[in-house]
Amino acid sequence: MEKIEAGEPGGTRLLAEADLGETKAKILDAAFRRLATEGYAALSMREIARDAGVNHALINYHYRSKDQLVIAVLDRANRRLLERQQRMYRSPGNFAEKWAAARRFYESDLASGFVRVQAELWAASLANPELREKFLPRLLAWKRLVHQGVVEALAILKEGGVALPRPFTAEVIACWISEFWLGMEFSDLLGAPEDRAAHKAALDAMQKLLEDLDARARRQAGGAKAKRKKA
Amino acid sequence: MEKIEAGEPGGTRLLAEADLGETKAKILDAAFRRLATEGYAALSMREIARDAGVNHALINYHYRSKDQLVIAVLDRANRRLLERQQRMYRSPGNFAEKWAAARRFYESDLASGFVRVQAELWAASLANPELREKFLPRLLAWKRLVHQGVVEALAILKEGGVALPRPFTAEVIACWISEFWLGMEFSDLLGAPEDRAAHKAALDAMQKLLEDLDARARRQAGGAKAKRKKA
DNA sequence: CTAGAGTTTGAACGACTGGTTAAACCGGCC
DNA sequence: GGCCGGTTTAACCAGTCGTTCAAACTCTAG
Repeated sequence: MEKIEAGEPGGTRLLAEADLGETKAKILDAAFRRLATEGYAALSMREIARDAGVNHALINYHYRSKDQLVIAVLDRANRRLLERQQRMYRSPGNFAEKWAAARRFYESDLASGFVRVQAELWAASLANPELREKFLPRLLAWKRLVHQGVVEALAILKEGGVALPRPFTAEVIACWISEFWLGMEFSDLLGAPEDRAAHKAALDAMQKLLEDLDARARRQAGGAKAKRKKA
Repeated sequence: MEKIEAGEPGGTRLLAEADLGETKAKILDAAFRRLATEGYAALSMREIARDAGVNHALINYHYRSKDQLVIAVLDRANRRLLERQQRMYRSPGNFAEKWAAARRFYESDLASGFVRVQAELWAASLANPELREKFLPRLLAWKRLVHQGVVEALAILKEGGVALPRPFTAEVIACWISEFWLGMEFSDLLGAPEDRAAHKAALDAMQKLLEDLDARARRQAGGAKAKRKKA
């Protein structure tokens, strides 16, 4: 019997992917694929096994149950998003550039089925408390990230003498943005062409807004430098 | 064999609910309830029948299959939303009042499980083309309604001499609003308390924005009247 | 009262579900 | 060689699934 991993035998390795074992990885990949194509409601262990080219009893050997397998898929998705988020956070770049980067990630995630898988996991979370318990924190962490970005943006505005009146707080604007993004994901999955076009325009508009903000930030930095020179 | 309804025997009756037959209605209600509590992935005809207090073979007699039953649930939801939309459209009231009414509907739909059912149907639509074919038009019609509201609001602003710069068109703003609302629904279903609070603040902010808009509209109307009196 | 359409019933069908088990297989170690 | 922990296999389990069907029932029109 394989030891049921508590922290992975590899220990402190950050990218736990590597010491997953070929079979476990194949199963996880296949589960992801089935989830992305057939959805959670039609998810079958035997079909996952077939897709992975593996005996279906192996799924119960490596993962303990169907639920645990789905949770493993979610865990991997969470790990992947966390890494990306950290990389993006550390990377330099102004607001407009980060927005553009987020858009590129989104396009690629949509094409790879990653967005679909997340949506299926979300749907499954509605009925499965254990899944929700893992899903929700990730969603909230992402929203906090958006909120933090908005706070920084408003700080720049304030420095320039512009202050948004109550009740338009950073929380409110961050909520608008993150829920918009979420709604866009769910809409795009249904795949109405008119929606896709509208989303592009909406994202472009936000891009423009952020470019203006970045220009203002540059002006302020330049002005501060000039002022310091003068003194 | 019951005739498979094409347009309902009652003919042009608008509220087709009445001539549904007691059994058919009980089944449909039960299906809705199971969808709202257990979700689409765990939807079972036998449990629906048990919930409806009816022999489970009757479901296949009255509706042709599980898929058709789910489609019937969606159809009824669509009918209900269409009626509400028409009633709201005809009703007078300024923007802020309409927004408040929409919020009240939303709260009630969330409590009744209607939002959950719509989300489950949405998830099912991802894998079931026939369902999507019925689901998507309703979503798009709702978005058009939002767009129309934004157009009217912007007209008031323009009359007051305020014009939003490109690229902030009515389409873009409508997209922001409708996708925000959608995202809010999906978030609320997961039920994080901090989210609910944030949504309230965000909705309140929009409320405030619309109240200001309505005040401006009243001022314009008053101004126009005064001008006419003067002449 | 009877004929017959429409409805309801219980039982059954075959397919498939997630999960288990014992036996076989494989590598390295003593 | 023999042993052994970890892995893979095929067969099997009990149960549920959606669907079908013939027989029983209900009600109304003739």
